[in-house]
Amino acid sequence: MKRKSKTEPAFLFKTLADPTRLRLLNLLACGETCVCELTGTLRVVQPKVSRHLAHLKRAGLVEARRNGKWTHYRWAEQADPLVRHVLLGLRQWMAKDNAMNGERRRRGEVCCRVGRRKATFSK
Amino acid sequence: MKRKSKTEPAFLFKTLADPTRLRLLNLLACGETCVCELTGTLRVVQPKVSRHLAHLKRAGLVEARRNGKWTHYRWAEQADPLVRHVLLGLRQWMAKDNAMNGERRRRGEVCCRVGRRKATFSK
DNA sequence: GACACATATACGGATAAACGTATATATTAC
DNA sequence: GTAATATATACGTTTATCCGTATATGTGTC
Repeated sequence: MKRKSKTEPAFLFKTLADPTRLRLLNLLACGETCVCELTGTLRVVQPKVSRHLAHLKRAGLVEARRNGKWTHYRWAEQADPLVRHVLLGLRQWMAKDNAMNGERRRRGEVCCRVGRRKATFSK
Repeated sequence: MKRKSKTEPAFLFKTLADPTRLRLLNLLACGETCVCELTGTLRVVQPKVSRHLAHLKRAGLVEARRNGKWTHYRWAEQADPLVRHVLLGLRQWMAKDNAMNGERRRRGEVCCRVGRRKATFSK
């Protein structure tokens, strides 16, 4: 009985082997973010963002929370030591990388954050 | 001028995203090893081993040394902090993983190590 | 109900990865 | 030189990944 499980490191690394997914993780590293903000900040088409978010979610790296029309994604807590270790290293690298920091700065001027009343956030 | 360089994390992770390459790194973690020993231990065809070793070498994760008919591979020293960090985590995971330890134990009964005089090692 | 908006998924095509087999290269022994 | 061995590469095929576009789903508003 062979197991090709998600706990295999190769699977983790495959998930991290895409620049767009790393950019998403970088933005999410600052806190929970909705899809439209991610899409606006990365300047890529929305289906692409959703697809990569779904991939990250399947791999257990992020979690989603629905709030009205919006879905907010965030980093998931990790139990596995290797995953924790790798993600920690990644987080530290992101904090220093120029391109990643640039994208963090660009955020927050888009979508559901601007031109809306606070009351728009339901529940 | 866009750089798709080897220093990008996505490239590192892509290299690590293959089970065979992880198995090779696992065996090499115990020290320098020749291709025939790797081939015999992993029980995969030799071209497959050579191809993956070439990939690891291109990514800068291993180095090769020729000794007579044999080529010996070993882990390369790493300058980049992220690479060092990830490989350290991987090394620790390998030291604990059952399958990886099993393969480490299986080695050493193959190829240029057995049925040969010491003198066969040239230079 | 109809409509607008946010997000997810389905589909088809392009590109890249990994594979097995065959072959080339390099080294040593004779 | 030939033969044998160790390793690397080339070739064609299969499989996986990524993409853009189109469409479906879910939610709030009227």
